[in-house]
Amino acid sequence: MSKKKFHHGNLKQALLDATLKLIDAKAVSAVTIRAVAEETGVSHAAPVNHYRDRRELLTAAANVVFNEILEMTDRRLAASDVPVRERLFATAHVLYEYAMKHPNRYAFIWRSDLVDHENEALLKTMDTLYYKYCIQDEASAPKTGFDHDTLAVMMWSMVHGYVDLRMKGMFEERKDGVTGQERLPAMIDLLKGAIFNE
Amino acid sequence: MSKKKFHHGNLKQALLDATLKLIDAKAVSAVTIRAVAEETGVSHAAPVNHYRDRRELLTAAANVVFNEILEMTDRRLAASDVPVRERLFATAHVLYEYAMKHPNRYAFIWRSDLVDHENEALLKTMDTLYYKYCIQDEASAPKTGFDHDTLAVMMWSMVHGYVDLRMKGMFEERKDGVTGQERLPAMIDLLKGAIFNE
DNA sequence: CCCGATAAATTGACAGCGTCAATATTGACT
DNA sequence: AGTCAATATTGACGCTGTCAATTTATCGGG
Repeated sequence: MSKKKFHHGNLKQALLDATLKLIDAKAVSAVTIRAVAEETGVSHAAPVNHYRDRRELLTAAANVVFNEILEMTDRRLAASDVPVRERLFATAHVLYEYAMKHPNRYAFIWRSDLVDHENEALLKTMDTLYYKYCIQDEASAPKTGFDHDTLAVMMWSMVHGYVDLRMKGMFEERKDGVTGQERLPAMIDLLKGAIFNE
Repeated sequence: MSKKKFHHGNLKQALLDATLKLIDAKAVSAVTIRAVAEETGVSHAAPVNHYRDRRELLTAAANVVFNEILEMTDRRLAASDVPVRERLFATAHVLYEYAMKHPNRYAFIWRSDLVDHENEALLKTMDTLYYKYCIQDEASAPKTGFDHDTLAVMMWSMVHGYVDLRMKGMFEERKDGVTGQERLPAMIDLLKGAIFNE
Protein backbone atom coordinates (compact mmCIF):
# COMPACT_ATOMS: atom_id res chain seq x y z
CA MET A 1 0.00 0.00 0.00
CA SER A 2 2.20 2.80 1.27
CA LYS A 3 1.59 5.27 -1.55
CA LYS A 4 -0.78 4.11 -4.21
CA LYS A 5 -3.27 6.28 -6.03
CA PHE A 6 -2.85 9.47 -4.12
CA HIS A 7 -3.55 11.93 -6.76
CA HIS A 8 -1.70 10.27 -9.53
CA GLY A 9 -0.11 7.20 -8.09
CA ASN A 10 3.52 7.68 -7.42
CA LEU A 11 4.26 10.49 -9.75
CA LYS A 12 7.89 10.53 -8.76
CA GLN A 13 8.60 7.22 -10.46
CA ALA A 14 6.37 8.06 -13.41
CA LEU A 15 8.34 11.23 -14.03
CA LEU A 16 11.56 9.27 -13.97
CA ASP A 17 10.18 6.77 -16.47
CA ALA A 18 8.97 9.51 -18.77
CA THR A 19 12.36 11.16 -18.59
CA LEU A 20 14.23 8.04 -19.66
CA LYS A 21 11.64 7.35 -22.33
CA LEU A 22 12.17 10.79 -23.82
CA ILE A 23 15.94 10.42 -23.65
CA ASP A 24 15.79 7.13 -25.54
CA ALA A 25 13.25 8.28 -28.10
CA LYS A 26 14.72 11.68 -28.82
CA ALA A 27 17.54 13.12 -26.73
CA VAL A 28 18.03 14.75 -23.39
CA SER A 29 17.26 18.10 -24.99
CA ALA A 30 13.70 16.86 -25.40
CA VAL A 31 13.43 16.41 -21.66
CA THR A 32 11.73 19.62 -20.65
CA ILE A 33 9.81 19.76 -17.41
CA ARG A 34 6.70 20.52 -19.39
CA ALA A 35 7.16 17.65 -21.82
CA VAL A 36 7.75 15.21 -19.00
CA ALA A 37 4.67 16.51 -17.21
CA GLU A 38 2.52 16.15 -20.29
CA GLU A 39 3.89 12.69 -21.02
CA THR A 40 2.88 11.73 -17.50
CA GLY A 41 -0.52 13.37 -17.75
CA VAL A 42 -0.10 16.05 -15.13
CA SER A 43 0.11 19.81 -15.25
CA HIS A 44 3.31 21.63 -16.08
CA ALA A 45 4.08 22.55 -12.48
CA ALA A 46 3.30 19.23 -10.86
CA PRO A 47 6.87 17.86 -10.96
CA VAL A 48 8.12 20.52 -8.58
CA ASN A 49 6.65 18.57 -5.67
CA HIS A 50 9.01 15.68 -6.38
CA TYR A 51 12.02 17.28 -8.00
CA ARG A 52 13.12 20.75 -7.08
CA ASP A 53 14.12 21.57 -10.63
CA ARG A 54 15.10 20.08 -13.96
CA ARG A 55 18.63 19.39 -12.79
CA GLU A 56 17.42 17.31 -9.88
CA LEU A 57 15.18 15.24 -12.14
CA LEU A 58 17.96 14.61 -14.60
CA THR A 59 20.41 13.76 -11.83
CA ALA A 60 18.00 11.14 -10.56
CA ALA A 61 17.69 9.76 -14.09
CA ALA A 62 21.46 9.62 -14.45
CA ASN A 63 21.63 7.65 -11.25
CA VAL A 64 19.27 5.08 -12.72
CA VAL A 65 21.48 4.75 -15.77
CA PHE A 66 24.68 4.36 -13.76
CA ASN A 67 23.00 1.68 -11.69
CA GLU A 68 22.04 -0.14 -14.87
CA ILE A 69 25.65 -0.16 -15.96
CA LEU A 70 26.69 -1.31 -12.53
CA GLU A 71 24.27 -4.22 -12.61
CA MET A 72 25.31 -5.11 -16.13
CA THR A 73 28.90 -5.28 -14.97
CA ASP A 74 27.92 -7.37 -11.99
CA ARG A 75 26.20 -9.90 -14.19
CA ARG A 76 29.08 -10.10 -16.62
CA LEU A 77 31.73 -10.59 -14.00
CA ALA A 78 29.75 -12.92 -11.77
CA ALA A 79 28.29 -15.20 -14.40
CA SER A 80 31.26 -16.34 -16.39
CA ASP A 81 33.77 -16.35 -13.58
CA VAL A 82 36.16 -13.93 -15.24
CA PRO A 83 39.78 -14.38 -14.18
CA VAL A 84 41.16 -11.53 -12.12
CA ARG A 85 43.49 -10.19 -14.75
CA GLU A 86 40.62 -9.98 -17.22
CA ARG A 87 38.28 -8.00 -14.98
CA LEU A 88 39.41 -4.60 -16.11
CA PHE A 89 39.00 -5.52 -19.76
CA ALA A 90 35.63 -7.11 -19.15
CA THR A 91 34.46 -3.91 -17.48
CA ALA A 92 35.69 -1.93 -20.44
CA HIS A 93 33.68 -4.13 -22.77
CA VAL A 94 30.54 -3.71 -20.71
CA LEU A 95 30.89 0.05 -20.76
CA TYR A 96 31.37 0.00 -24.49
CA GLU A 97 28.44 -2.30 -25.11
CA TYR A 98 26.14 -0.22 -22.98
CA ALA A 99 27.11 2.91 -24.87
CA MET A 100 26.46 1.22 -28.21
CA LYS A 101 23.12 -0.13 -27.08
CA HIS A 102 21.89 3.06 -25.39
CA PRO A 103 23.76 5.93 -27.02
CA ASN A 104 21.38 8.64 -25.85
CA ARG A 105 21.58 7.45 -22.27
CA TYR A 106 25.33 7.21 -22.35
CA ALA A 107 25.75 10.67 -23.82
CA PHE A 108 23.32 12.08 -21.31
CA ILE A 109 24.93 10.85 -18.11
CA TRP A 110 28.07 12.87 -18.81
CA ARG A 111 26.29 16.14 -19.46
CA SER A 112 27.56 17.94 -16.39
CA ASP A 113 25.66 21.06 -17.34
CA LEU A 114 22.47 19.07 -16.83
CA VAL A 115 23.48 16.48 -14.26
CA ASP A 116 24.89 17.19 -10.83
CA HIS A 117 27.88 14.89 -10.62
CA GLU A 118 28.49 16.06 -7.06
CA ASN A 119 25.20 14.59 -5.98
CA GLU A 120 25.77 12.21 -3.11
CA ALA A 121 23.74 9.27 -4.37
CA LEU A 122 25.14 9.59 -7.87
CA LEU A 123 28.68 9.95 -6.58
CA LYS A 124 28.30 6.77 -4.60
CA THR A 125 27.07 4.81 -7.61
CA MET A 126 29.87 6.14 -9.79
CA ASP A 127 32.49 5.38 -7.18
CA THR A 128 31.22 1.85 -6.76
CA LEU A 129 31.48 1.26 -10.48
CA TYR A 130 34.93 2.72 -10.64
CA TYR A 131 36.57 1.34 -7.54
CA LYS A 132 34.89 -2.04 -7.51
CA TYR A 133 35.62 -3.01 -11.07
CA CYS A 134 38.46 -0.88 -12.25
CA ILE A 135 40.71 -0.34 -9.31
CA GLN A 136 39.74 -3.46 -7.38
CA ASP A 137 41.72 -4.19 -4.28
CA GLU A 138 45.47 -3.98 -4.47
CA ALA A 139 46.04 -7.59 -3.55
CA SER A 140 43.87 -9.19 -6.20
CA ALA A 141 44.95 -6.83 -8.96
CA PRO A 142 46.87 -8.63 -11.69
CA LYS A 143 50.63 -8.22 -11.74
CA THR A 144 51.64 -6.55 -14.95
CA GLY A 145 54.67 -4.48 -14.19
CA PHE A 146 52.50 -1.40 -14.63
CA ASP A 147 50.80 0.72 -12.04
CA HIS A 148 47.32 -0.69 -11.82
CA ASP A 149 45.64 2.61 -11.04
CA THR A 150 47.12 4.08 -14.17
CA LEU A 151 45.99 1.10 -16.20
CA ALA A 152 42.45 1.49 -14.90
CA VAL A 153 42.34 5.18 -15.70
CA MET A 154 43.80 4.47 -19.12
CA MET A 155 41.23 1.86 -19.94
CA TRP A 156 38.33 3.93 -18.74
CA SER A 157 39.57 7.01 -20.56
CA MET A 158 40.15 5.10 -23.75
CA VAL A 159 36.69 3.59 -23.84
CA HIS A 160 34.92 6.77 -22.88
CA GLY A 161 37.00 8.90 -25.19
CA TYR A 162 36.46 6.64 -28.13
CA VAL A 163 32.73 6.40 -27.58
CA ASP A 164 32.39 10.12 -27.01
CA LEU A 165 34.40 11.14 -30.04
CA ARG A 166 32.72 8.57 -32.19
CA MET A 167 29.28 9.88 -31.25
CA LYS A 168 30.47 13.29 -32.35
CA GLY A 169 31.55 12.14 -35.76
CA MET A 170 35.26 11.57 -35.35
CA PHE A 171 36.48 8.14 -36.42
CA GLU A 172 33.42 7.96 -38.58
CA GLU A 173 33.70 5.82 -41.64
CA ARG A 174 34.84 8.84 -43.53
CA LYS A 175 37.99 7.46 -45.02
CA ASP A 176 39.04 4.33 -43.24
CA GLY A 177 35.83 2.33 -43.50
CA VAL A 178 36.37 0.73 -40.12
CA THR A 179 33.26 0.55 -38.02
CA GLY A 180 33.23 1.13 -34.29
CA GLN A 181 31.99 -2.37 -33.70
CA GLU A 182 35.39 -3.65 -34.65
CA ARG A 183 37.75 -0.92 -33.64
CA LEU A 184 37.39 -0.57 -29.89
CA PRO A 185 37.70 -4.27 -29.11
CA ALA A 186 40.85 -4.20 -31.22
CA MET A 187 42.14 -1.31 -29.17
CA ILE A 188 41.40 -3.11 -25.93
CA ASP A 189 43.16 -6.20 -27.21
CA LEU A 190 46.14 -4.20 -28.34
CA LEU A 191 46.47 -2.68 -24.92
CA LYS A 192 46.02 -6.04 -23.26
CA GLY A 193 48.72 -7.56 -25.41
CA ALA A 194 51.10 -4.70 -24.77
CA ILE A 195 50.56 -4.97 -21.05
CA PHE A 196 50.97 -8.71 -20.79
CA ASN A 197 53.76 -8.89 -23.36
CA GLU A 198 51.98 -11.30 -25.61
CA MET B 1 39.07 49.67 -46.59
CA SER B 2 36.76 46.87 -47.67
CA LYS B 3 34.55 46.82 -44.60
CA LYS B 4 35.48 49.26 -41.87
CA LYS B 5 33.02 51.23 -39.74
CA PHE B 6 29.85 50.48 -41.55
CA HIS B 7 27.32 50.63 -38.86
CA HIS B 8 29.40 48.98 -36.26
CA GLY B 9 32.65 48.07 -37.91
CA ASN B 10 32.84 44.45 -38.76
CA LEU B 11 30.32 43.11 -36.39
CA LYS B 12 30.90 39.57 -37.54
CA GLN B 13 34.36 39.41 -36.01
CA ALA B 14 33.26 41.32 -32.91
CA LEU B 15 30.54 38.77 -32.28
CA LEU B 16 33.05 35.96 -32.57
CA ASP B 17 35.37 37.69 -30.11
CA ALA B 18 32.58 38.28 -27.63
CA THR B 19 31.55 34.64 -27.93
CA LEU B 20 35.00 33.34 -27.06
CA LYS B 21 35.33 35.90 -24.30
CA LEU B 22 32.11 34.69 -22.70
CA ILE B 23 33.15 31.06 -23.08
CA ASP B 24 36.44 31.74 -21.32
CA ALA B 25 34.97 33.89 -18.58
CA LYS B 26 31.92 31.81 -17.81
CA ALA B 27 30.95 28.86 -19.99
CA VAL B 28 29.28 28.22 -23.29
CA SER B 29 25.91 28.30 -21.54
CA ALA B 30 26.51 32.00 -20.99
CA VAL B 31 26.73 32.50 -24.73
CA THR B 32 23.21 33.61 -25.53
CA ILE B 33 22.57 35.61 -28.66
CA ARG B 34 21.35 38.44 -26.49
CA ALA B 35 24.37 38.42 -24.21
CA VAL B 36 26.76 38.42 -27.15
CA ALA B 37 24.84 41.27 -28.72
CA GLU B 38 24.93 43.30 -25.54
CA GLU B 39 28.62 42.57 -25.03
CA THR B 40 29.21 43.89 -28.51
CA GLY B 41 27.00 46.91 -28.02
CA VAL B 42 24.32 46.13 -30.56
CA SER B 43 20.68 45.22 -30.31
CA HIS B 44 19.50 41.70 -29.58
CA ALA B 45 18.58 40.93 -33.16
CA ALA B 46 21.61 42.38 -34.88
CA PRO B 47 23.62 39.14 -35.00
CA VAL B 48 21.14 37.50 -37.35
CA ASN B 49 22.65 39.45 -40.21
CA HIS B 50 25.95 37.62 -39.76
CA TYR B 51 25.00 34.29 -38.23
CA ARG B 52 21.74 32.63 -39.07
CA ASP B 53 21.29 31.34 -35.56
CA ARG B 54 23.09 30.51 -32.35
CA ARG B 55 24.35 27.21 -33.72
CA GLU B 56 26.04 28.90 -36.64
CA LEU B 57 27.75 31.39 -34.36
CA LEU B 58 29.01 28.66 -32.06
CA THR B 59 30.15 26.55 -34.97
CA ALA B 60 32.24 29.44 -36.22
CA ALA B 61 33.70 29.85 -32.73
CA ALA B 62 34.54 26.15 -32.57
CA ASN B 63 36.36 26.49 -35.86
CA VAL B 64 38.51 29.22 -34.35
CA VAL B 65 39.38 26.97 -31.43
CA PHE B 66 40.24 23.99 -33.62
CA ASN B 67 42.48 26.20 -35.69
CA GLU B 68 44.24 27.35 -32.55
CA ILE B 69 44.95 23.76 -31.64
CA LEU B 70 46.12 23.10 -35.16
CA GLU B 71 48.56 25.98 -35.06
CA MET B 72 49.78 24.99 -31.64
CA THR B 73 50.52 21.53 -32.98
CA ASP B 74 52.27 22.99 -35.98
CA ARG B 75 54.56 25.05 -33.79
CA ARG B 76 55.38 22.14 -31.52
CA LEU B 77 56.21 19.74 -34.29
CA ALA B 78 58.06 22.19 -36.49
CA ALA B 79 60.17 23.90 -33.88
CA SER B 80 61.92 21.09 -32.13
CA ASP B 81 62.22 18.76 -35.05
CA VAL B 82 60.34 15.92 -33.41
CA PRO B 83 61.36 12.48 -34.67
CA VAL B 84 58.69 10.70 -36.65
CA ARG B 85 57.94 8.06 -34.10
CA GLU B 86 57.35 10.74 -31.48
CA ARG B 87 54.88 12.79 -33.50
CA LEU B 88 51.79 11.02 -32.31
CA PHE B 89 52.80 11.44 -28.70
CA ALA B 90 53.72 15.07 -29.20
CA THR B 91 50.30 15.72 -30.68
CA ALA B 92 48.71 14.02 -27.71
CA HIS B 93 50.62 16.30 -25.37
CA VAL B 94 49.54 19.40 -27.26
CA LEU B 95 45.91 18.37 -27.09
CA TYR B 96 46.23 17.78 -23.39
CA GLU B 97 47.99 21.04 -22.73
CA TYR B 98 45.43 23.02 -24.66
CA ALA B 99 42.62 21.40 -22.70
CA MET B 100 44.32 22.21 -19.40
CA LYS B 101 44.98 25.79 -20.39
CA HIS B 102 41.55 26.49 -21.91
CA PRO B 103 39.15 24.06 -20.27
CA ASN B 104 36.01 25.95 -21.22
CA ARG B 105 37.04 26.12 -24.84
CA TYR B 106 37.95 22.47 -24.95
CA ALA B 107 34.69 21.38 -23.37
CA PHE B 108 32.76 23.61 -25.72
CA ILE B 109 34.12 22.37 -29.04
CA TRP B 110 32.75 18.90 -28.40
CA ARG B 111 29.23 20.00 -27.55
CA SER B 112 27.55 18.56 -30.61
CA ASP B 113 24.18 19.82 -29.44
CA LEU B 114 25.54 23.34 -29.89
CA VAL B 115 28.16 22.93 -32.60
CA ASP B 116 27.56 21.55 -36.07
CA HIS B 117 30.34 19.04 -36.51
CA GLU B 118 29.14 18.36 -40.04
CA ASN B 119 29.93 21.92 -41.02
CA GLU B 120 32.23 21.91 -44.00
CA ALA B 121 34.83 24.36 -42.75
CA LEU B 122 34.93 22.80 -39.33
CA LEU B 123 35.15 19.32 -40.77
CA LYS B 124 38.11 20.35 -42.84
CA THR B 125 39.95 21.78 -39.85
CA MET B 126 39.26 18.71 -37.76
CA ASP B 127 40.35 16.39 -40.51
CA THR B 128 43.57 18.28 -40.99
CA LEU B 129 44.36 17.99 -37.32
CA TYR B 130 43.54 14.32 -37.27
CA TYR B 131 45.04 13.08 -40.49
CA LYS B 132 48.05 15.33 -40.58
CA TYR B 133 49.31 14.65 -37.10
CA CYS B 134 47.77 11.43 -35.97
CA ILE B 135 47.48 9.25 -38.99
CA GLN B 136 50.30 10.85 -41.00
CA ASP B 137 51.21 9.16 -44.19
CA GLU B 138 51.65 5.43 -44.19
CA ALA B 139 55.26 5.52 -45.28
CA SER B 140 56.60 7.83 -42.62
CA ALA B 141 54.62 6.24 -39.81
CA PRO B 142 56.87 4.58 -37.27
CA LYS B 143 57.11 0.80 -37.38
CA THR B 144 55.80 -0.58 -34.14
CA GLY B 145 54.29 -3.92 -34.97
CA PHE B 146 50.90 -2.35 -34.29
CA ASP B 147 48.38 -0.97 -36.72
CA HIS B 148 49.16 2.72 -36.85
CA ASP B 149 45.54 3.81 -37.38
CA THR B 150 44.55 1.96 -34.28
CA LEU B 151 47.37 3.53 -32.32
CA ALA B 152 46.30 6.99 -33.42
CA VAL B 153 42.68 6.41 -32.47
CA MET B 154 43.80 4.97 -29.16
CA MET B 155 45.95 7.92 -28.32
CA TRP B 156 43.36 10.45 -29.30
CA SER B 157 40.63 8.60 -27.42
CA MET B 158 42.75 8.26 -24.34
CA VAL B 159 43.64 11.92 -24.15
CA HIS B 160 40.14 13.13 -24.90
CA GLY B 161 38.52 10.60 -22.60
CA TYR B 162 40.79 11.43 -19.73
CA VAL B 163 40.32 15.16 -20.10
CA ASP B 164 36.59 14.85 -20.52
CA LEU B 165 36.07 12.57 -17.56
CA ARG B 166 38.39 14.60 -15.41
CA MET B 167 36.44 17.76 -16.14
CA LYS B 168 33.35 15.96 -14.98
CA GLY B 169 34.84 14.95 -11.68
CA MET B 170 36.05 11.43 -12.29
CA PHE B 171 39.68 10.81 -11.40
CA GLU B 172 39.42 13.78 -9.08
CA GLU B 173 41.72 13.71 -6.13
CA ARG B 174 39.03 11.98 -4.18
CA LYS B 175 40.99 9.05 -2.94
CA ASP B 176 44.18 8.67 -4.87
CA GLY B 177 45.61 12.16 -4.53
CA VAL B 178 47.10 12.07 -8.00
CA THR B 179 46.65 15.26 -9.95
CA GLY B 180 45.91 15.35 -13.64
CA GLN B 181 49.10 17.22 -14.32
CA GLU B 182 51.02 14.07 -13.58
CA ARG B 183 48.70 11.30 -14.58
CA LEU B 184 48.12 11.75 -18.28
CA PRO B 185 51.78 12.11 -19.24
CA ALA B 186 52.36 8.93 -17.27
CA MET B 187 49.66 7.23 -19.28
CA ILE B 188 51.14 8.40 -22.53
CA ASP B 189 54.56 7.16 -21.47
CA LEU B 190 53.15 3.84 -20.40
CA LEU B 191 51.56 3.39 -23.78
CA LYS B 192 54.70 4.49 -25.54
CA GLY B 193 56.76 2.02 -23.57
CA ALA B 194 54.35 -0.79 -24.22
CA ILE B 195 54.36 -0.07 -27.93
CA PHE B 196 58.10 0.22 -28.35
CA ASN B 197 58.88 -2.60 -25.91
CA GLU B 198 61.07 -0.51 -23.72
C1' DC C 1 -18.44 10.41 10.64
C1' DC C 2 -16.72 14.39 10.01
C1' DC C 3 -13.19 17.79 9.99
C1' DG C 4 -9.03 20.05 10.17
C1' DA C 5 -4.17 19.39 8.66
C1' DT C 6 -1.29 18.43 5.03
C1' DA C 7 0.46 16.62 0.91
C1' DA C 8 -0.28 16.92 -4.03
C1' DA C 9 -1.73 19.05 -8.13
C1' DT C 10 -3.55 23.08 -10.82
C1' DT C 11 -3.64 27.62 -12.57
C1' DG C 12 -1.65 31.75 -13.79
C1' DA C 13 2.11 34.60 -13.97
C1' DC C 14 6.96 36.13 -14.87
C1' DA C 15 11.51 36.80 -17.02
C1' DG C 16 14.79 35.06 -20.29
C1' DC C 17 15.60 32.72 -24.40
C1' DG C 18 15.92 32.23 -29.91
C1' DT C 19 13.93 33.83 -33.78
C1' DC C 20 11.16 36.27 -37.13
C1' DA C 21 8.76 40.32 -39.46
C1' DA C 22 8.41 45.05 -40.04
C1' DT C 23 10.78 49.22 -39.88
C1' DA C 24 14.47 52.49 -39.78
C1' DT C 25 19.13 53.88 -40.82
C1' DT C 26 23.46 54.06 -43.03
C1' DG C 27 26.94 53.90 -46.63
C1' DA C 28 28.14 52.97 -51.45
C1' DC C 29 27.43 53.76 -56.14
C1' DT C 30 25.63 55.94 -60.23
C1' DA D 1 21.41 63.97 -55.45
C1' DG D 2 19.04 60.01 -55.24
C1' DT D 3 18.50 55.10 -55.38
C1' DC D 4 19.49 50.73 -53.51
C1' DA D 5 21.16 47.15 -50.73
C1' DA D 6 23.31 46.06 -46.56
C1' DT D 7 22.87 46.56 -41.82
C1' DA D 8 20.77 47.56 -37.41
C1' DT D 9 16.52 48.35 -34.37
C1' DT D 10 12.13 47.49 -32.45
C1' DG D 11 8.55 44.71 -31.17
C1' DA D 12 6.41 40.50 -31.10
C1' DC D 13 5.81 35.35 -30.72
C1' DG D 14 6.08 30.81 -28.53
C1' DC D 15 8.78 28.10 -25.62
C1' DT D 16 11.32 27.35 -21.44
C1' DG D 17 12.00 26.88 -16.00
C1' DT D 18 10.23 28.38 -11.94
C1' DC D 19 7.47 30.57 -8.46
C1' DA D 20 3.10 32.16 -5.80
C1' DA D 21 -1.57 31.56 -4.98
C1' DT D 22 -5.15 28.46 -5.11
C1' DT D 23 -7.74 24.23 -5.28
C1' DT D 24 -8.20 19.32 -4.52
C1' DA D 25 -7.67 14.92 -2.39
C1' DT D 26 -6.09 11.99 1.28
C1' DC D 27 -4.98 10.88 6.01
C1' DG D 28 -5.35 10.91 11.06
C1' DG D 29 -7.76 11.97 15.16
C1' DG D 30 -11.92 13.77 17.60
